[in-house]
Amino acid sequence: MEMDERKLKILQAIIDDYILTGVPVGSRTISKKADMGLSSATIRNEMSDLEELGYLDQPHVSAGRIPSAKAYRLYVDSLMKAGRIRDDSLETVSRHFSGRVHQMEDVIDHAASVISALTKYTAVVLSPKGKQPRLQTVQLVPVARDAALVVIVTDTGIVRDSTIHLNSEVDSDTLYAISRAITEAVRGHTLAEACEILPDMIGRMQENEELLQSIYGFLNDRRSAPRKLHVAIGGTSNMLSYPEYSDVEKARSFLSLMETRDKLASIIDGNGEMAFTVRIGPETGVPEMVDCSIVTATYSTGGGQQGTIGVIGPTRMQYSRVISILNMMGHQLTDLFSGGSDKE
Amino acid sequence: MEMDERKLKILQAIIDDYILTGVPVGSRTISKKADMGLSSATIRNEMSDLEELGYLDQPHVSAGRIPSAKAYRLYVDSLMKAGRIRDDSLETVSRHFSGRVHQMEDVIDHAASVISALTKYTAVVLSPKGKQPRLQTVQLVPVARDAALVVIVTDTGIVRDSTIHLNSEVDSDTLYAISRAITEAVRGHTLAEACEILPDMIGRMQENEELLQSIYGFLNDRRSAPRKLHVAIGGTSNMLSYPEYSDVEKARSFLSLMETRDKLASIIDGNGEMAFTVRIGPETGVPEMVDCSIVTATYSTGGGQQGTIGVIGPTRMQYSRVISILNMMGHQLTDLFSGGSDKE
DNA sequence: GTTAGCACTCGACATCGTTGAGTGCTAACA
DNA sequence: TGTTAGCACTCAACGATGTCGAGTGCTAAC
Repeated sequence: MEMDERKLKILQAIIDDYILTGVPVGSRTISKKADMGLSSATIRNEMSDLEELGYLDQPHVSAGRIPSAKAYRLYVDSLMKAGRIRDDSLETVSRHFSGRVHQMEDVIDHAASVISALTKYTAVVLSPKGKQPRLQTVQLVPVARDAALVVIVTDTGIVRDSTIHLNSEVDSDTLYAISRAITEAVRGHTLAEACEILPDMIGRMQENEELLQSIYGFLNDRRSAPRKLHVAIGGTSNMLSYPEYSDVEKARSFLSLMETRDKLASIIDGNGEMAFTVRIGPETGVPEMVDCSIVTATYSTGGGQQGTIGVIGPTRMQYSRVISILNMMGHQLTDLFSGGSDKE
Repeated sequence: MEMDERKLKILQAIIDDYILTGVPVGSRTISKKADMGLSSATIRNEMSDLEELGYLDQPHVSAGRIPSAKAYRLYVDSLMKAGRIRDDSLETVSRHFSGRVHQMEDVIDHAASVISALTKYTAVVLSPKGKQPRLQTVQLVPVARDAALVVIVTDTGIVRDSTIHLNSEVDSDTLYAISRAITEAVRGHTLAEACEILPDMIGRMQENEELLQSIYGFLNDRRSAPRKLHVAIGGTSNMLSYPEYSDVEKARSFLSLMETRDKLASIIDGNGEMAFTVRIGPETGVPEMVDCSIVTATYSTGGGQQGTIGVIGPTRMQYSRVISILNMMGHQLTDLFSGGSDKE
């Protein structure tokens, strides 16, 4: 048996309807809706074929059909009509981000809540990561008599800071001098390279060896423990609005997965370079998510790093809508991070 | 009618049982359990009295009784037996925090998940806040040709940073000189005071007026927009394990409240100075939380700031257990923030 | 003051028939 | 040969009905 034009059209009508209602769709519904002038009996025959081909499932014999993961795949790959976002919501988003709050974490948190509000699904946003950042400035700022803050500025615009303990008292000017020396030595290098370079330098310098050693130790630590991805989640409660999650136990296991940010990040974070990913049901590879789909997109920063934005929803997700929203938001974030002047 | 010793004992038994099971407790249950050798009929009479006194509610005529908010109040205030935490879980916690991760945000996130894991309820941890921090150092770090990072170190150990745009190119040494001058001028003052002082200083200095103006603008911004509290939440999914939330709609509204961090923070953040707060049901003042209770405790940092940790659970919460866990965790965090050497 | 006994209430649960949406099959039709 | 009308069949959802048991309140006896 072969897939033909008419079967495709019927399948599409079924998926569209099911995405909208979440209720198994029967032959009569399609016969009435799809404007091709076929009786329900004919539709029935076609649906039977579609089921045999693996595109439809039947919860029980006298219920309508629901699309299978295979059907969604087909839908996403070729059947789907491009979604249009309503202009006003787009505008709302722009306005939201035109404010002056530009701490990266805030932007990411914000993005997650905007996406979840627009889609009514659960949104996840990961902070950018990517190529090894190159050091631009290393500076010590006095914090207390025996402590200094190490500020590291990299070309990706990302700033890391942490205090280190000083064994002896060092005055502000000395700290600055040392900062300059280190900056001079490591500018343009990656953190890893800097860790190669520093020991030499420490050898050459006579004074303040102890201090230099602790800076070295600090950098070395940072190298092996890369900054944790910031994971923003929004709209987890949205999922409970869908009948798919009227079973509390199911909802609980979903939510508890949402709480383990590390795991969630690794699920969302497509290692691929794809602009868009759509994973449907079992394709997610996560047992807890067999009846979820995940759509992800990426955004990039001026520094050449990439972040991920994703939406998690039931398999009967409004794919086209979600994709256009993610698309739009990806552009927004890219603009914001690479365009804006006062970013972090 | 008066409350007497025996009524108290019976009430306590009822509350204990209800907290454990969540099922309305009947007279026979108490008659069997409470070792005072009374028949169910007698208990029944007493329960009837307790209901009249407002300590018990009856869902319907032929069901057992459940404690009212008033009963929990009494329980918490005087009936409750101090809870004991199992030694091993206490040890686990200590070990957890003895690691080297000492970014404040991480510690707070971590604390929330530990508390929720121990209590099986929802935990909320707010970052410390309190007295106006006093400036210690202001330093400009070059980031790009036309941008600098402003690092502000205060006596509370909290560091704020953000980039500002420079209209003209300024070299590193000049930035440092300006930093020293500003630091000199504002050290020991609050942010608000600094904003009074700076204009004078700007007037006196001839050069770099533009740059100084943007720093002033930056400080002024910060003053009016205080750093957002960091709000860590853990174990929201725990709530779904309790039959109280088997109603999905109820669960949804709870979770959606948990997602609005600002609101949540203002609920948790007891303006009072109390070490412990227990708010039961309606006492929370939040309509969505009429059948929740909130227990909060505080921790403090070396800098004299205070943070809040809280647990949200059903009104039939294991109060004593929660209180001892919060107590323990409060001490842990206080130690960590005021004792540790390499805190942020 | 306490208790045993008893009638009563009411949610929880299972059973059962009805309804209606939906299917598959067959025979007739274009 | 593809399409359609008709019909028997299936099955979840729903409401009515009955039973069970936990629990109460009351009364009378101890």
